[in-house]
Amino acid sequence: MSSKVLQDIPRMGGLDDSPRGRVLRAAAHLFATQGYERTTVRDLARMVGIQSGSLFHHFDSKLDILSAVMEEAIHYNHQRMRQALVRARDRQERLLALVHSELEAICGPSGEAMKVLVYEWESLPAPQQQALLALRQAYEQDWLTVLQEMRDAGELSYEPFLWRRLLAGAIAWTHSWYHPQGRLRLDELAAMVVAMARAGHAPTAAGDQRARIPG
Amino acid sequence: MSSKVLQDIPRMGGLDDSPRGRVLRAAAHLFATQGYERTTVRDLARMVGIQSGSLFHHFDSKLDILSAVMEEAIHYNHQRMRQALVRARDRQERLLALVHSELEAICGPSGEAMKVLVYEWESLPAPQQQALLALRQAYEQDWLTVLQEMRDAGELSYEPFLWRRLLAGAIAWTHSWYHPQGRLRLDELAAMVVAMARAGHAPTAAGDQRARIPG
Amino acid sequence: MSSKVLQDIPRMGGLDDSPRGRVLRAAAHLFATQGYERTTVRDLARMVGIQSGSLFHHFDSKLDILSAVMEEAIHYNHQRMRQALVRARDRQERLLALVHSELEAICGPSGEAMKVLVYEWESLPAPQQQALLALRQAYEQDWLTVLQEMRDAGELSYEPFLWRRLLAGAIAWTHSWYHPQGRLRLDELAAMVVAMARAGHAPTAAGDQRARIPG
Amino acid sequence: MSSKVLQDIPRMGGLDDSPRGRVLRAAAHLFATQGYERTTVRDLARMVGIQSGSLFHHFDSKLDILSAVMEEAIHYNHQRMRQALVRARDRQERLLALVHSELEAICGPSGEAMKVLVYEWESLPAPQQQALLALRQAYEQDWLTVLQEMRDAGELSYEPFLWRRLLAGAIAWTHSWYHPQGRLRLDELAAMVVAMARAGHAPTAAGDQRARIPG
DNA sequence: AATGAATGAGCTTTCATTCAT
DNA sequence: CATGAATGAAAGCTCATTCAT
Repeated sequence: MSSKVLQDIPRMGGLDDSPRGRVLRAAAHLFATQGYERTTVRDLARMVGIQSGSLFHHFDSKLDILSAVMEEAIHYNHQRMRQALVRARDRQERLLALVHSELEAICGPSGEAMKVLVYEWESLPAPQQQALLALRQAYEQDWLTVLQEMRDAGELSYEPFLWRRLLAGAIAWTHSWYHPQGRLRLDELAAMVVAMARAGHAPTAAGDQRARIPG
Repeated sequence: MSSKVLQDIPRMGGLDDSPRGRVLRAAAHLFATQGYERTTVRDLARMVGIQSGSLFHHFDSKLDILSAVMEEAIHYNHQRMRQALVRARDRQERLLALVHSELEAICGPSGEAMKVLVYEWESLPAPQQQALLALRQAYEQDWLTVLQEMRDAGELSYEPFLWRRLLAGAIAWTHSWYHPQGRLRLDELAAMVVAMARAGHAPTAAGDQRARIPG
Repeated sequence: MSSKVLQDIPRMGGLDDSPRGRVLRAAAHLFATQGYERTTVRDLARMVGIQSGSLFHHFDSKLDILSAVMEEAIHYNHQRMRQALVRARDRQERLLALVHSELEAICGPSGEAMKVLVYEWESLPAPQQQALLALRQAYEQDWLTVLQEMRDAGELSYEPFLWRRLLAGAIAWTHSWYHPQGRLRLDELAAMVVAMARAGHAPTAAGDQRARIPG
Repeated sequence: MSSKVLQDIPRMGGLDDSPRGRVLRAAAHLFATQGYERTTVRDLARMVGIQSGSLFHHFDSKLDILSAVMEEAIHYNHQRMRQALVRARDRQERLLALVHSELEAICGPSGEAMKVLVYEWESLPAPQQQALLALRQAYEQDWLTVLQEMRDAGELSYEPFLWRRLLAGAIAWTHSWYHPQGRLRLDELAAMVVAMARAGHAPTAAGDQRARIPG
């Protein structure tokens, strides 16, 4: 189906040229472009350059591969986000660090793995979901901490949790339209999202409108 | 698997109790909760209360059912959005109308069909995608018109197309966390999104930060 | 592998020409001659004259087919044995009825199914074993009743349960050497087994030998 | 699956602690409890404490291991039987020696290997069967010699070959119900079988019954 | 229209065996 | 001798679709 070869796939940090790393890179690509269910283990093996039976020396099952792709995506990007956070010197920089890290996660080399994380979440059986949820929540906690700082400083009138969900959607959705090689640079995109994030301090105007919802 | 019965599924307007309507409602529910690939035509037939072979008297193929679910979702919600738009009297009300309509599309009775539209888009072969794209673009055009009005009025410094994409993501993502029976009312959520939408008039501050992206 | 066709396989009573009956007859033959594990569902389907996928309209799994073969074997033969028992007028005739019925079960048309019952018992998962064990025990009870009668009449000095096990082995083993078309008639064979069965009244001689076991 | 370790498996004489002996002991146990087909070479290697690839330094194939288990079973038990035979001083003692030896073969340390010999015989391809058949026939000849002596002495009215088959079945079947630690001692069991064996001198009574087979 | 048995291609997974190290 | 990654054929099973009734 896809005629892409493994060499062309962006190499998310941490995935080396070991068989395991090669499988995970190919899986992220195929699961993201064709979906988990429509990707056969033969597709995957062909892209890696091995026989389908050999996949099962490295992973217990196809689901195990999916789970590993997701775990790598979270680990890698949480680590990168933390590094960016510690470099930031004030609230404003921390917000930008979060936004920029997450955009890079989605639009950069780990983008396909992140798409898999979002789109194939329900392909995972509940037990594996639980294991990954712990990692996802640790990641989200770093966001909530910064938004809570903003709230404490009077820069955010809404619940940090709710505000984060809206921002998460805006950022996640970029996978469907943002092209790294296009005219819009990633830092410009980050600036737009930061502008959105900083718009949470005017609840009164919104409140006024409540009475006027048409329909 | 799912013990839900067809009666419990919210009835998106336009889908009557004809066999066709019953199939589409069941399909929206099953495709949204289990995914298109993991839903078998037997699952679908069982929920409708017929035999699997009988589905093919109403639809040519399983893909045809998917396509119809998506088309209904777009049609129904575009129609509702237009009705809200004509009731709105000024720019501000039109923006609210768009936001509120789209939130209702995603969090209301058509929510499952909308989730299918987003999550199973790549399950559609290119030809059917093309047919639906025309409908989606007509829908998007109404958004772009209002955002362009804002831009013309100096209320938006960014490209309407880009700004719309960010808002679309924020709104679409609500399917994963907003509960209609929760404490947050839909009009309050709409107010938050409108606040985001109106934050596009301050590019300078964001521009300042460009030089300071960490990493 | 086997070039036998379904028509050549003896038709155990109760298995008609329905798809289910045809599958069970073919399965009894293949499982008995090749073993359960070495028989593929494709082998089975080929002998029945259908596609392998079609097997699964009639049975949930290959194990389900094995289980059904065994259950038919027990049911059919228990029924035949009961009919023979009620025709018998005294103890001696009852013993002969049991022996002759069981020999017919093993050397007659149900012989292959009986061989499967013995040889593939451990292929069944414990839950299905339990279900069949209830049937087997009802069958064994009829044997024990007659042997207990003999014991009460002073014709058997050993525990009926133990004596039955020895006789069961002698009878079951005939599947490996008795040929219905050979010189030995089944009633002659039955007479030999009955002679064995009636040899249980001389424990003293055996007791004498106990002290003289060599080695 | 099985948590038994190699040390717990009874050590049939002749199988030392060489790699070959260890493999054969583990194989007898696994083939007897799980069946040949359901036992993987990995199962076997794990129990022996080596890697699966290493098995093939000692045996050409999995079938070769099966064949060796069977050959050891016959050799070992034929040898033991011969030793018991030479110690026996008359016809009656020789019969007891045969019965007792065979019961020990089946209920003693070589029991699992004997079960494999019976239950997995059809797993062997014809050529290997032929090789083993020569050994089995030599073993059987010793039985037939003693039974022929009995016949010559007027103690057996039936064909020795047929009588032996019935006795063989009674003895072989003990593997399924006799527990060495139970209340029944092996010499008591042997006495019961000898009683059966000596019941072959009264064909007239059995002959009388021939006319009365019900059904 | 509705049925439901049948199809047959295709799926994930298993596993004895090989072989470079 | 031992390892263990790799092979590749074959296994049981699934499922959208067809079609005679």
